[in-house]
Amino acid sequence: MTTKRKSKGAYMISAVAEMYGIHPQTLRLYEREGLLKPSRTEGNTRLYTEEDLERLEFILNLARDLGVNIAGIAIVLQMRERMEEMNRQMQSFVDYVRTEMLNRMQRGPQGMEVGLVPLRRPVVTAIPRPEKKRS
Amino acid sequence: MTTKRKSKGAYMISAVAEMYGIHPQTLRLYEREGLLKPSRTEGNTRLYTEEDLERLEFILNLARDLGVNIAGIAIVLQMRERMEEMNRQMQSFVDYVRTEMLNRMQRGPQGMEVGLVPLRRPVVTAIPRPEKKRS
DNA sequence: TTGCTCCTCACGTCACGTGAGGTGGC
DNA sequence: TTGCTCCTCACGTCACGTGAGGTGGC
Repeated sequence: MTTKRKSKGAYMISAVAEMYGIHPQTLRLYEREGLLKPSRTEGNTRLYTEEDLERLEFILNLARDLGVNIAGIAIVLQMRERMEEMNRQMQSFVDYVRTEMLNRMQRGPQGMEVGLVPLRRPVVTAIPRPEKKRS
Repeated sequence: MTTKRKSKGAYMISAVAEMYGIHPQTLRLYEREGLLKPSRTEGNTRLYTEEDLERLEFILNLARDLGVNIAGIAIVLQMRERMEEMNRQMQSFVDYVRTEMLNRMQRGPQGMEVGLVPLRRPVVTAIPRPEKKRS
């Protein structure tokens, strides 16, 4: 019996195909279209990590359940990353304000003498007007 | 000559089709699929406002230039609204912190006695895991 | 050798866009 | 009447998913 799983959390293509009920060719198609980028063994065999599988689940959710085509999935994936980045910025800004306030309250009155504004203001990420580019 | 434009910024379907070089049927298709919701005259004729046109341009950018299908455009449109909402929240939070700081600095030391934390913390919008729903 | 992997080519199906055809109201 | 509108039905094209066929390495 051939091992379909290499080291921890790295699957070969047939194992992944079976897990998600899809054709191995579909996985190759998604990679060719730039949706997935599994690593490779030295022998050029694809290896899907847990991270790849999480991304694949997201892709299948869009493709199978919602009927989004590959071009659409590519856009949605990049919007998702943008939103995650926005969330990180939002979070770090909240954290910054909170700790800065605590510090100033502890220092007492003279804490106010140093200007708080301008704060390290988060970059407001623009709504993606996707670049013109035909596949 | 029939007027193709009703009042300020409201266009009939053929005018819109001509402006953007698309078939009137395509506009009806987009409406049937829920991407556009132009208002109607009493006689049931579609009227496209400037707002509808802005939305249409976004749709055409996705459909024609990027090859995204209708299901994908629907998702992208709703993600766009979500991101705009996040931006609004981010902005109002920044504004809140700034004005609150200015107020406290003006009031002097006793301004610090009222707790700043918890701040009106912005809701961190979740990444859209689109609901399962086949068109 | 077996059972996987890689790749390319080709086909069936379906969504999208467009056209035709017939209706009705300003 | 003319020129628009509304609608439904149908067709051509293309993308997506899948299958076949032939190769190579563990």
